[in-house]
Amino acid sequence: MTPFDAEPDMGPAAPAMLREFERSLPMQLLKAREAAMVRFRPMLRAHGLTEQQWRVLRVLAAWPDVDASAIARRSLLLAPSLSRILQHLESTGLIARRTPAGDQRRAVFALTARGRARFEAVAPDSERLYRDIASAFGSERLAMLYALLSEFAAALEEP
Amino acid sequence: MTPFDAEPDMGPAAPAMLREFERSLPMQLLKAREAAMVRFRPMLRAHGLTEQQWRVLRVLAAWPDVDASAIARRSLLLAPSLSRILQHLESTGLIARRTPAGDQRRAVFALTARGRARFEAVAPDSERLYRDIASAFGSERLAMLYALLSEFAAALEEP
DNA sequence: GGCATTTCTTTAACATGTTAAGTTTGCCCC
DNA sequence: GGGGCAAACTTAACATGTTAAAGAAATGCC
Repeated sequence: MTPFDAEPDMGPAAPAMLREFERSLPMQLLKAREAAMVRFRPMLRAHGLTEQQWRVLRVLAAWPDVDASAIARRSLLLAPSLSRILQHLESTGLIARRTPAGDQRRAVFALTARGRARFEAVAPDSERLYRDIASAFGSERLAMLYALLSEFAAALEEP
Repeated sequence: MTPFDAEPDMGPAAPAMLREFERSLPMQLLKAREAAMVRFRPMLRAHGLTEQQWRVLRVLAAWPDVDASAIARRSLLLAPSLSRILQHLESTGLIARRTPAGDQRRAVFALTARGRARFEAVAPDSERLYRDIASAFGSERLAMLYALLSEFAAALEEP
């Protein structure tokens, strides 16, 4: 009985407050994201990765030799979480750390051969699941949703 | 330097894979949600609550005497997380636990007087922030986004 | 009535989220 | 050129996310 199952029945009550609560946008964003992620997590787990570890691998596959700040920004991970994840991925041999000459504060990372192999093993499964979602919801509506979400995030970043 | 700050510049590279990655819907859902939540978290923290604890209080304010399963479903919390949160809220005196006659497996919960007072102290601040968001993004677009998200979650729950 | 099954909740174990503080290194500027 | 400040990570501490399994109590079935 996960919290994300379909609603059986509301029972009695359901006062005016209900509408306020159920219409909460953060809740709806969470629910939508969860609806997508339940499909991805079992696949990633079968490859021995968490969702966040996969996000880091994707960043490193696209931008080799980036520093931790850039990884954090692009993977939407907070620095303390990323710090632990990078240590873990390094200890399992999927990524390599390097200290760039000229700035000893930084650490730059890149996929190892094993890391790239893992990325290439997961990517097709990930793309397949994404196509399933696009076909279940419709590519046009998906694009519309994506655009609205971008505008929403941009609109709230100003003040 | 949080990962949710505005993007300074992409640097060189940015191969074809970039578009795939940056267009990831789960990432965009996360980013949108985070854009909203950064406004709520400091306020909740000032009231001594986490985001998830506040979700539980809202459920109990709307539906008194619900069991843990119903709270989990309505607050979108997994059972193990909820179990810990309920223990915490009980220990701080905001909610009370009761075992219903007739089914000793269950636990039903309700706000205490302190819990209701806390709820009523937080609610106006929450509503104010939500109105700020609506005015920053536009009520019509907000309603459209909400509707699309609902349809998205519903479309993915079938198969 | 007894035994397997199912339901509701909790524990366990590990990974991440969140805020604050600590560490090291670069930079600035007087 | 030293003292102060900012930048880039890391640690620490506590809360939650995620999966698996355990626990106790109801239910079904023969």
